[in-house]
Amino acid sequence: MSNALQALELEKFLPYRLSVLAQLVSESLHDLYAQPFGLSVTQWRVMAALGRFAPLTASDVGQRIVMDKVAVSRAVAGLMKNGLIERATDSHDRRRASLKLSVRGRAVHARIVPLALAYQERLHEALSPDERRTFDTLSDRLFARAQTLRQTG
Amino acid sequence: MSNALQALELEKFLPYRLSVLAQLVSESLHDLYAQPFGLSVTQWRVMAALGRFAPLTASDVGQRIVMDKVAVSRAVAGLMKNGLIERATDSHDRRRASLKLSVRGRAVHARIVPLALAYQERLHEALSPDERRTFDTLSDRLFARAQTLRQTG
DNA sequence: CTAAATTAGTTTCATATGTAACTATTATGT
DNA sequence: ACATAATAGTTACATATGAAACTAATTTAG
Repeated sequence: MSNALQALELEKFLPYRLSVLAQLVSESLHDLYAQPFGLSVTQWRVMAALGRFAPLTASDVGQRIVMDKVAVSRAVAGLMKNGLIERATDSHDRRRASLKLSVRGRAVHARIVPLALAYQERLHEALSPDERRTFDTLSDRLFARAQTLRQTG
Repeated sequence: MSNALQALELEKFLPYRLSVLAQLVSESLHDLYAQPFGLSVTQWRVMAALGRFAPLTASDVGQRIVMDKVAVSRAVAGLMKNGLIERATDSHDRRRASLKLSVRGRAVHARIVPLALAYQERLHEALSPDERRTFDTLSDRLFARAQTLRQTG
């Protein structure tokens, strides 16, 4: 018959754990390309999407990288200003514009990708190949579950 | 002898995956207490820390929940304004002030904790008990590795 | 004892982000 | 054909966040 408060052990609480881990990793990665290339996380993600799938419209980019259209618009504006991407209005639908990396953008992209992969590799050293696959599988399941919960309430 | 660009498959890239998952989960959880109680994520974390360990100084809180002192200061200011916590200056060191939940704060805390745990439980339904333990172990290892990489460069 | 260095916490400024309103263009219903 | 709705993207406003400067109190070195 205790009246003690039920407490939340944050360090064992999954949402908190995910948040802290993701933030640490994201900041570490950001350090690799922020100063040398003057890119924000969102800008780099847009470049990564264009590096693989260009040409894409801003909406396409948003869908690929789970980013809302305002964030994409701002990242694109910044990348245009720095000459890293090119924009061409679609002649059939002048609301749309297809985006792709510029020559300079491709050069920057080509230098960042190995840095990003190398960082991932060093991070992965904490896990065996089997464990990496397990982690990916489980995080996929958590993600799918979180999406389901979001929709159904 | 291909000259194709090396591309980054974002959806398989660990930092990106962690970021997207953590953000979805964090937003979902936030929805549970944001509107009803008018709390931000940082404010709720401070309350959770105080709910378990009070009294704590602002610095103590920051260490417990991996939050820098500016963020703690702002969360504390907001919580004070809403009467959810109480502050008492330490008489031996007047730079410090110990913080604890107020009566209202304890009531709010007592209502949010079950919501948070229930959300975690529904999320965990994606995994078996064994898998939960595995995921926790692997994410701990990743976290430790990320910290090491941060320090050593 | 006193000047310099540390520490706790706050404020400021610049930048980032989310929501909603807005512009321009295209699609739809009658 | 034309009014209405929908879509692509931008802008505006309010709030959040990070880095650095700052205040006040305490500790340390000489």
